[in-house]
Amino acid sequence: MTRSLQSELKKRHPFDSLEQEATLAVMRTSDLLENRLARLLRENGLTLTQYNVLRILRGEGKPMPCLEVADRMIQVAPAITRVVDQLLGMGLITKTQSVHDRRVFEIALTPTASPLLRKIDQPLLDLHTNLLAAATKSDLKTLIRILEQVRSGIVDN
Amino acid sequence: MTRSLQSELKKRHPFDSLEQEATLAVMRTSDLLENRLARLLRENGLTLTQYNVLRILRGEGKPMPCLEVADRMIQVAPAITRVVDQLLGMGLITKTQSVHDRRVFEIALTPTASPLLRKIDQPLLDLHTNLLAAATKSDLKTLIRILEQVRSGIVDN
DNA sequence: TGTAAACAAATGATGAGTCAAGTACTCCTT
DNA sequence: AAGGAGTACTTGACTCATCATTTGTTTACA
Repeated sequence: MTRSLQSELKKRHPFDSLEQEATLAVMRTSDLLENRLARLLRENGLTLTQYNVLRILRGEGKPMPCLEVADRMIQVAPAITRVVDQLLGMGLITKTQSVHDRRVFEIALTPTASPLLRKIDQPLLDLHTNLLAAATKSDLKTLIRILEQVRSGIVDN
Repeated sequence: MTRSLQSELKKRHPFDSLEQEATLAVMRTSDLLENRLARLLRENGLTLTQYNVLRILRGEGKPMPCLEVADRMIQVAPAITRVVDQLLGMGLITKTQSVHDRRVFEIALTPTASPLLRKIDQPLLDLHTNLLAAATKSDLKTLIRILEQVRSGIVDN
């Protein structure tokens, strides 16, 4: 409330806690990485979200329910519906109603999608390598381990 | 092109490279963290971006040009203009044209902003602590170091 | 001096994500 | 065998971020 308290809060060290500094570091780095990836994908007519759906479908290798795809991304349901619509319009996926549960719609890659994905594979791999070139392999493993630990410690909803 | 090549690309290991795995880990973790922070801030009538501008201004302690604020975030210029407009509308900042360079508009916190920021400080600090509670202090330091190294290795634009 | 390049910020159009509500379907209960 | 709860999406309205372009203003240099 008072001016003295206000200036007291102004610290030489820019962060109030190690946790805050780490959070901001993760978010800043992520933004930077996302921008670069998005740029490369845009040159191939895809958004990051669209590509992620395709990547997940390829990884799975068989048709998947929409919401299961959403789960593997951070995406919420309505977003997936729209991405699926876009990819359908591009002819990159098919959507079929499941016979076992007619609430479920399964999506799968079309033959058109495969060459597109393969065309992107190498440049994307190169980009990934370049973006993280400043870190050693061992650091990357450490990074992955710590982040995994962090995520597992965050209870959902 | 052929079906055999396609299935050849399907690996048991879900990631093509350590770098890709690390990138995705950073992005997923960031999304998770952002969601939580955004939720807390929304309860206080702020978006993450708006709060970041206020935080940077408080950290600086004196008026700053818009673009300098943008630089400290990842934000691109047009985004800042709009956030500044929003914060102006809320009465949380002032904007004055610099007398030295009339292209420049400097923004600064109003007295209204300080109590709001202080009100948020403690819950936010607690949230940061909770979100990263699964990692040890030493891991957090390592995390910060590696991410900093990664960011410094990414040439801008 | 005058004119072009560079710069800070604003603007308009577009697109992606989020929330709230709605539809269609399944499963569970009694 | 209803009735109700829950699930898998869908849709519409809205907000926020981004791109491309434009408006002032300053600097550089010819």
